[in-house]
Amino acid sequence: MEGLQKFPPRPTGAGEMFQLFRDGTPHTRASLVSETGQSRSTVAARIEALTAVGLLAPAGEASSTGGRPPSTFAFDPSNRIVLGVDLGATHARLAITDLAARPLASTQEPLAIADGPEPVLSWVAEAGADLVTQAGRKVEELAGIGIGLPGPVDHADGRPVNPPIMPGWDGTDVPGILHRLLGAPVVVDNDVNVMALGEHRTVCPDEQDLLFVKVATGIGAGVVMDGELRRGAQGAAGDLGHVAVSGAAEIPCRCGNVGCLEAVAGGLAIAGVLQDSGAQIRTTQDIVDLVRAGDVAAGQAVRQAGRDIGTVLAASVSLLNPSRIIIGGILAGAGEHLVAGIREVVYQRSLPLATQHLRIVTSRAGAQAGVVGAATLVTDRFLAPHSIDALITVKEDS
Amino acid sequence: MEGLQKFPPRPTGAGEMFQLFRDGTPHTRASLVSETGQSRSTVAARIEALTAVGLLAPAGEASSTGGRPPSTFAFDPSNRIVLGVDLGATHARLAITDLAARPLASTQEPLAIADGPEPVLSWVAEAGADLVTQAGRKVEELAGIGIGLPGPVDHADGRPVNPPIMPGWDGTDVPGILHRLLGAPVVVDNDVNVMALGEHRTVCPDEQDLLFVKVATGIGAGVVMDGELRRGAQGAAGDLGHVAVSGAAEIPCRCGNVGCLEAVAGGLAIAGVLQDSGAQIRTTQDIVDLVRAGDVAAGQAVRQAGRDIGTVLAASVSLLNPSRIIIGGILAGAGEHLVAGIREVVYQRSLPLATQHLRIVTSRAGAQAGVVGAATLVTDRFLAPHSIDALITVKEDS
DNA sequence: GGACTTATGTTGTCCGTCAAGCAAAAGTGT
DNA sequence: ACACTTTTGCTTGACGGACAACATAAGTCC
Repeated sequence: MEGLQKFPPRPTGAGEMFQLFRDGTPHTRASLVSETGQSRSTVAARIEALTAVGLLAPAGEASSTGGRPPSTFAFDPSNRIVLGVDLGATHARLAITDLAARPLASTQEPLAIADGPEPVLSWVAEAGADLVTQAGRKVEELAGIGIGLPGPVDHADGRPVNPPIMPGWDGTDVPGILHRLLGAPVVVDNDVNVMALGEHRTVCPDEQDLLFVKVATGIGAGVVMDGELRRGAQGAAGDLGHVAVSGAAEIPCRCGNVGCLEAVAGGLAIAGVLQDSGAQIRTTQDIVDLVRAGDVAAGQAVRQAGRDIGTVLAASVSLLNPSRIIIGGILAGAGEHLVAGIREVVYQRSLPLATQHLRIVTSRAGAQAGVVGAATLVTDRFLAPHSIDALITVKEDS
Repeated sequence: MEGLQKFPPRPTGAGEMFQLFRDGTPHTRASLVSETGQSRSTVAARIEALTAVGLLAPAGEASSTGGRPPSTFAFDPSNRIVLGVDLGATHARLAITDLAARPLASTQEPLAIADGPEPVLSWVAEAGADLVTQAGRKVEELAGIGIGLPGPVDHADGRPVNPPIMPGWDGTDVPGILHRLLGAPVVVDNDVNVMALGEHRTVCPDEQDLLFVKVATGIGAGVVMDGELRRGAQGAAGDLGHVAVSGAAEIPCRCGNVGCLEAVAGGLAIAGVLQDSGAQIRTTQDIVDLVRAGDVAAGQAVRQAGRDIGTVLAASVSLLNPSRIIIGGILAGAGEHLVAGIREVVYQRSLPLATQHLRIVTSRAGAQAGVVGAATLVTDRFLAPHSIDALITVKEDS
């Protein structure tokens, strides 16, 4: 970029100025003047407007540096609420969060997504409304509803596309239905994307390129590059479960192909291995419990699954060069066995340049990653510059 | 997105309005009014400003629709020129292009990049200056210089990082050196990224997610997602050459690992196979010549290489869900054998959702992709909204 | 040829932003 | 107690960008 013209920070609208507060850091009027390059009067007006709509709040006084101590302002995320929904094959998690996507109340219930869109979404709306009152808030305060579904979703219109484990959902207008039931804007995405987003924003917002891998009954990934979720042409990016694994050419997969990663290292595959050696396993969670109880065979099986996943992730590392890989999903709860197997192969199979700054870690948001990510889908839109500008304009008009 | 507030097309600066002209389509003042939502006087002022700096030019009158015929304006890319440079291990290609990255003059010479940065860049500067005059232009007209290097590059500062085949280049301030020699802004990137960009912008600018694969002595890829090049955390994204291929565990690779794609399907590997059967092969180009001459063994070897590449690309398709894969590099010139092998495996090994709209094609820009892409690096910056706004402001001040 | 339609040129007004100035508030240092 | 510094509130006039309204140019259609 040598010799390319550098541009001064361009004058920002109220919405863009607000972005400086998104990370929660407080600012003073004076600091904003130098940060945005705008005049004092303008900054004061912006702060007043943002405070009037409840997005900013006074945050006390900072210490003096030899003169009058400046009063500080900070993002006030309590003004509106968000409903985050994480739907799995057999469960539903809901959370009410503030505008910073921090949970205020949450719940979780068994729910068969195979029941079809109408009953499931009705239940979600009802449970969501209950949760809102339980958090001591009102439905009218909802800034939006974010929802993660266990299958491919066309993010642009929020409709599932050929979802394998969601019979009856293909092409359903999920946003339309939920919007009619709860009256708030609705954003839909794939559940793994949603978890990736949640983990990214809450745990490591400064990493620009990361891969979130969900390991459970199925295996999938969310791709974040240059700080944004990347969904691919049909919204199917990150579908690692059906990549071929070397040395497994004969193992059939439920997708109809053979040798898929999911058929080798997914929850069902591990369960199969352990059952052959006599253990009683019904769900993927049972595997985690066994490992946690110190079962050696289970630990070894999970570690081997990690190695198999590692071969696919090594290729992904070469392709995407992420700075972090986050392992989530139920099986990530099985201690370090899974990650150890993954690390083993990835660090062996990747080029030094790609791995020297690569960290492979387990999810920290854990079970909350889904609902938090779903809420983040909403806050990202609600707090976008043009959205805030519109909010202010409307407020002024009334 | 159902229920989310829709925003009117926000008022755009002259730079943003200009983006409507980037694809070469002419517009009338009246059409711009409806497209941008701005008033006639504003649009007229913008057009006048853009015409004054030479970025727009009158493009005659359109036919009347019942009233006064509108005068049209179109992007005039002839006002400034760009130098695009594509450096390979043993060759250099240069082209002077206009601001639409269309070549005006080009040249190509053998050049050993291993000679080190000083002699190579000096030669590039000299040859570049010659080419400028040969195109009947002046060095002062250069809007910038784009350059692709055969190795990992930190795109932000333009320095190569641990390039394996560029001894002496590690950490070299390429932009600084070239800027001093030619006085124009310099943008540097990896050669495969540059080719991907060139192919994207010239052949299929509407595809938002694509993968460009260069198959030659080495194998690499450029990743375009959501319409932009994605370079990864260290700028090493797309390094497919050293992904492990199943069933090749014993084959050693120059990178020190075993079973790498490049060691199985790269130019040297194919040459090895053919030499075992008695053919005389010195360069990767010789393989292409053999295939073109109808040599059956060579065709089979290339097709098998395609299959091996296909296994890696199948995984990439699952991960990125691109809408197009473009095969470039010297070996792409070997007719359809290579692509046939790739298609064979990719369509077999990927999920229907990811492949139903996937097209796998050979590069159309061919040998020009590199220089065109390098020039595009520059035009993308030079024609960016804020850059144009700055240009207009400077012009007005003087 | 005249009515109508569409595109373009011109002018004055409105609004947002800024710089500058002044006064007051609330600290620090001597 | 006093001078000094920094922040804030408030007002003013200047400037420029964007717009609406009016006026003109240059076609088509009957």
